Order: sequence, then C-alpha cells, then structure tokens
Amino acid sequence: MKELHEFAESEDMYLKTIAEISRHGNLVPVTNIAERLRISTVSASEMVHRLQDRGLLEHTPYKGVRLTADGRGRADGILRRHRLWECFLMERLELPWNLVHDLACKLEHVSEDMLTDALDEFLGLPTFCPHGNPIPPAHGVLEIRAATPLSDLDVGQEGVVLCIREEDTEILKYLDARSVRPGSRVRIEEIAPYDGPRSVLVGGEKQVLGREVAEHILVELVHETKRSDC
Amino acid sequence: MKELHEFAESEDMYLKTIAEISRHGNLVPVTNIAERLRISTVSASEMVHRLQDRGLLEHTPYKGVRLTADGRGRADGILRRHRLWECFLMERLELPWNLVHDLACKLEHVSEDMLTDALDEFLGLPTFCPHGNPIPPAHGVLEIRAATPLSDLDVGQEGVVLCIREEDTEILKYLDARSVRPGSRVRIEEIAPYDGPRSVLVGGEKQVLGREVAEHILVELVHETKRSDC
DNA sequence: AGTTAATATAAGGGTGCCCTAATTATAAGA
DNA sequence: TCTTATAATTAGGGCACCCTTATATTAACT
Repeated sequence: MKELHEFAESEDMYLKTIAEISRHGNLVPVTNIAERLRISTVSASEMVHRLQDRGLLEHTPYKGVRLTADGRGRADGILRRHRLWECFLMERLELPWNLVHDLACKLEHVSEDMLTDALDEFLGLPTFCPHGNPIPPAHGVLEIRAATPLSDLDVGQEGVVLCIREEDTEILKYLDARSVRPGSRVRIEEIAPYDGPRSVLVGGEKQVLGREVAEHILVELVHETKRSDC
Repeated sequence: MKELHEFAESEDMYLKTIAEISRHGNLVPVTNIAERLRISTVSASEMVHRLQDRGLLEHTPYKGVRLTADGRGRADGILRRHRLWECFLMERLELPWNLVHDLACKLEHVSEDMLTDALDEFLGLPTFCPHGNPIPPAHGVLEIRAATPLSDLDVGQEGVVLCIREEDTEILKYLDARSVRPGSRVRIEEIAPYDGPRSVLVGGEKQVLGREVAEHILVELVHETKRSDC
C-alpha cells in the first residue's frame, strides 16, 4: 500500500493550473487545462473526474471546471509556497529570474506548513513574488488588485506592470530582455491595425509586443498626469 | 510520453540508501535496502536490476550490491543536496532538528546544479550538516574522518560525537532529548554484561544507551587528557 | 554430503498517470 | 431546424513502481 512517493504532485499541478487560469471565478474549460499541462484532453478529463470525486472542484460538462472552497484553499497553498520559494531563490540565492520559476515549480510541492511559515518569516513576510504576483497569506484571503491587461490600454495610456500572467520561462526571458518587469512603467505609443502589435515605450525605449503577449502583462493604470509642456 | 513527474525520485532513494548503508565499500545485501526503504524484498530486487541496467550499481547474487562510479557520483549529489538543505533548514529557518531531516528528504530531489551551488554559497560553503555528516563537495571526493561507533569504546574512554548514522526521526529525537548531538562529549562509564547497555556520561548527566543505539553514534576518540586533579 | 536459512526469481495483480483512436453528446451558429 | 465545431467518453495500451504467494537457488553449517 505504502509508496515511496507522496503522490499529491499531479493533483497540485492541476489545482494550481486551474487557479491560475481561472482568476475571476469563471469556469475553466478542460481543454485549457490540458493545453497548459501539455497532456491530452482525455487524460485531463480523467483527472478532472478524480479531483471532483475528491471534492476539490466541480465540473459542468461542456462548460468547464470551478474549484470548490477546498480546492481553492489547496491551490492558494501551492501558490503561496511557489511564490515564497521564488522570493527566496531570487532575493537570497540571487538566481537569474528566468530560472526561478521552474525551480519554484519543483519546490512548491514540499508542503509542510512548518516549513512554509518558517520560510515566510525568514523572508520578512513578503506580499509579492518577484514576478509581481501576490502571495496568499497563511490564513485568510488573497487581496485583489485592480489589474488590467496591457492589451486593454489605448494609445497614450500609461501603466505600471504588476505581474506577468503566464509564468513560462520563455515569455519571462523574452520580456525581461525588453525591460518589461514588475514595476516597469509602460506607455502605449501605437496599436497596429486589426488590434495588432503594440508599440510600447518602456524605460525610454520603444518595444513592439504582440497582442497575445500584451494580454499576459497585467498593469495598474496610471492617470495621465499633466504634461509639463501643456 | 512526457510525464508531469521527473521520475528520478525512487532511484534517488535507492542510491542514497545504498550509499548510507555501504559507507566503507562493502557489499550491501538487497534485504537491507528493502528494510530501510520499507518495501518488499521482491520490489527491491526488481529495482536493483533496473539500476544495474542503468549502470548505477553492480549486483553480485547472494552477496549484495555495490555502487559503480556513476552511482556513487549520483548518490554523493543527493547526499550533498540533502545536507545542504539540512543546514539551511536548521541555521536559517531555525526549524527543530528532528524535523529537518524529513524535510530535507523531500527537498533533496530538486536537483539542479545551479540551485545546489547557489545554496552552498549562500550558506557559506559548509562542510558538515547539523547531524555532523560531511557534505560532499560539488566536484571531488568526500573526505573521510576516523570515526568509531560509540559501541566500540571501552569503559573510561571518551569521544566527541561526530554524527548519528541512522538518520531516522525517532532515534534523532531520542538522542537529542538526551543531549547526544554532534559535538557532544561522551564518556563510557559502564558496560552491562553480555555487551549490553552502556552507561554514558553526557554533559554532566548519566544516560543509558542500548548497544544497537550506540552503534549508530559515531565518535572521534579523545585521548585521555591528564585530569587537573592528578 | 545433506539440510537449512537466506536469497532470488516467477507468476499474477494493483494503482496512478499518461497515450491514441474511435465514438457519442452537446452548444451554438447558419 | 439542422449542421458543425467542441467536449466528453469508451476501449485498449503502456510504464514505473509497488504487492503477495509460490518456487528455485545457493551459502553455510552440521
């Protein structure tokens, strides 16, 4: 009966993925889960059933999936550990920020509360991970910030990058190379026809970002301050 | 083909266990491996074959198992990570020492060299884990210390505890409660008949330790220094 | 040399998680 | 309403790792 492995790992990945896609309480299509996890829809569907049986989510056929309170709690725990590890890897070990995510993905499954809380304290109870995502508290609910996808901004509007949604090594490296990081100030200079690529002013330089990429960059709108030349 | 899991974990446990039991290059009976991992001998035997096929060890039927250079290297890597994590958990997170081992057992499987080396540096390149075991260096070979099991000392002999062999939560807690820790000075006061329990002087108090337990405590012999009252 | 205890292997299962290919059910637009 | 794209399910496998219950082998002792 006993196995050498503590097998919550796959479960963790599913819950985390669903929580990340969901964001605002909407139903998550099973197809999307499969895509993100790079597995077949059959496998994802199968696992969704298992998770439903365990009371971690509810599946509405042909619509999608929503985490239960239990599932949400579990997912928050995972995100919490993930982001705390990210802080540690970045701030203390000073590892390059594009590696940090992948490493945290493995560390996040070590799930003892004692460890997580000790780490939290050691890091000085941080509230955001280096990618700008909020760290769920040990007890209680995650604060929600008013975040807008960069793709929703119009020409001339400015914002401060809060976080990069899709935590994928490639996109992080790509954006990092273009100075798009949490805290960066960005300003839309131009939007190509057909809702196309954006020309964005970042740190004095002009960058061109596709709409798909822009959708993954969450910003806080900055009120257009009076220009000195007006 | 792709799996969500990186499946070196069982392999890791086998290699680590074999390395721990072996210690001095002798053959390790498959039965012992099974015992330590708390699995059936059939399963252990099966896995030993797999590991042999992968060139990580050599199995001499009815005798036992010995790691190849490759296997040894892998095992050292695991022990290195394990002990570095133990340092971190103990020194930085200040977790209770009996928890530290179990947590490190999970963290040790996150095996990127970048992480391990960064952690090593962050901790100030420690050479021993909190249980007194040496930390294998990134490259090169483990230094060997002249360690004697406490069970080999005679009445009147003294030693300093180097490490506790069997890294098992129960025994660690037991010994910790009796002040037997790496660095402790111990002195055999009495040995019961039939090579029985030892009365040991530790930190001014007398403790009684069974022979089996004493076998797991490795000490460095201390030359009987002249007493000041002589 | 013969018996016994330790060790190894064979046979048959099980679980978790993943796959492909084929089929069925549904939502939503023409 | 009817069709079609999307979603779900069924059927049949695979791999890693674990199990129990035999049955063979061998080391080692009498």
